[in-house]
Amino acid sequence: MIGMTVATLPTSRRSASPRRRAPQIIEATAMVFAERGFHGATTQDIADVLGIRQASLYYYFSSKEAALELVCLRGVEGFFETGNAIAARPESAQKRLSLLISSHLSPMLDRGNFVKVFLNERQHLPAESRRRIGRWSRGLERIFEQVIEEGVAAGEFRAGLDARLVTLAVLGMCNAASSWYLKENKGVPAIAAEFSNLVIDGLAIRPAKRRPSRR
Amino acid sequence: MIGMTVATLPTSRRSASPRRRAPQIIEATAMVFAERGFHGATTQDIADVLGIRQASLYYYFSSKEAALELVCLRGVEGFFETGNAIAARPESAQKRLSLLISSHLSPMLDRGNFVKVFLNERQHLPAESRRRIGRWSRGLERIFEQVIEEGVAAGEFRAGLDARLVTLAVLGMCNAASSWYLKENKGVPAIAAEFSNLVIDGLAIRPAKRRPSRR
DNA sequence: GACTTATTCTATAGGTCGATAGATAGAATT
DNA sequence: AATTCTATCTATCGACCTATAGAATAAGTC
Repeated sequence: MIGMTVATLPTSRRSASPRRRAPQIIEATAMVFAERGFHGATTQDIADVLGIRQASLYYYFSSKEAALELVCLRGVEGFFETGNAIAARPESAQKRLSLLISSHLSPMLDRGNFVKVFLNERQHLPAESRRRIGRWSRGLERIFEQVIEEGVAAGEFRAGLDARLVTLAVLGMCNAASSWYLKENKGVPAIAAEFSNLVIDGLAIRPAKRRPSRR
Repeated sequence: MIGMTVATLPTSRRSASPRRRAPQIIEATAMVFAERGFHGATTQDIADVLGIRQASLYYYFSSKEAALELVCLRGVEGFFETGNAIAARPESAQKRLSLLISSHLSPMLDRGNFVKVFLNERQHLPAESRRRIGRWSRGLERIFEQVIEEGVAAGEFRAGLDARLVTLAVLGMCNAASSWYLKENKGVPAIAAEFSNLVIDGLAIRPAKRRPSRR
């Protein structure tokens, strides 16, 4: 039931062009980890998806934990950098927050399994890499937090709101998408738009729609 | 590093009053599962927390999976019922949604580990109980969805919003709390208030605060 | 004080899983 | 044609983990 995306690729012992196997191995690993969780998945499961023997995997990674680290790395890469770039733009906090939400959701499309594994399984990384990856996570949180605080300072956002809690709310909302975006039939742009509207304007009807002017 | 909450309770072989051990065993189980995940946790880990032998646990549950089911059950119980009760109240959709958010967050206080295990580990339940528990989950989603749709119909909420996406957003936001509410030093009421404000009114400043009148 | 019940113990079977070692065979390179 | 590289195989070891069987022990009850 697992091998539906990657499927048993090589029928004979040698078929794929050389030097092109590593990406497939990590892709299959991400898929299996995403589906069963790190400890719930066996290296045999991964090998089954690829149609090779369990021991052959160790040509590509030195341990199961190392494989998890590879997957997690591809799950976070880019988030921090693009987030930083967006936060530094000379636009309103509203606009930047919308962009942050959108860019946070977009990797679900092409790297959904990697993101999912990062979010759910990073706790099982060996201590060292967990700390390293955790630093990036906290960095991203701080980006959101700062944009929100700037929005308050600029008079765009409600005064008195708890920027930390709002950050956790927004990230929780976005990250949850990794667990349902495959089942629900919604495009990433539609999700991003709905989430932005929710966060910026809320559900309640506005007495008079007014574009906020920065002061 | 695990036994910090429950800690090694009985120093001698016999100490607790009889017929009172089962709640402690399931509590310890929830704690260990919450910390390491179902497959990452061993029955030995649970026994260590309780200060008993690994095999002794099987006096309380017939299998590790059965233990997971016990924990998950206590993780969901009440959610659906209280949700239904709130949705049926004769109040505005705004008020009911706020109450739903609040009641969804409150179990974090006393049953945080159970909720966390339910959210993260229910996928590892045997097929039958997973389906049964999944039904309750979907029921709760429908409650949120319906209140939101009623809010739109009543003119309280923006027309054209995607009630399904908003539901997933709100639940994702609330459920994420299970992973950080211990580290962050925020009370449940404060979280509920901030989340309600965010969902109902959004972050942006309102031109004129007006209590919505139902029509 | 004998009996019952709740709880924990010892000992171990049986299975699974990660990982290592060394062999093998096409493909690419020279 | 010889050599090197990439990728996979076979075979297996040792560790760990769940679960069972049956004995032992203490507390409460009659």
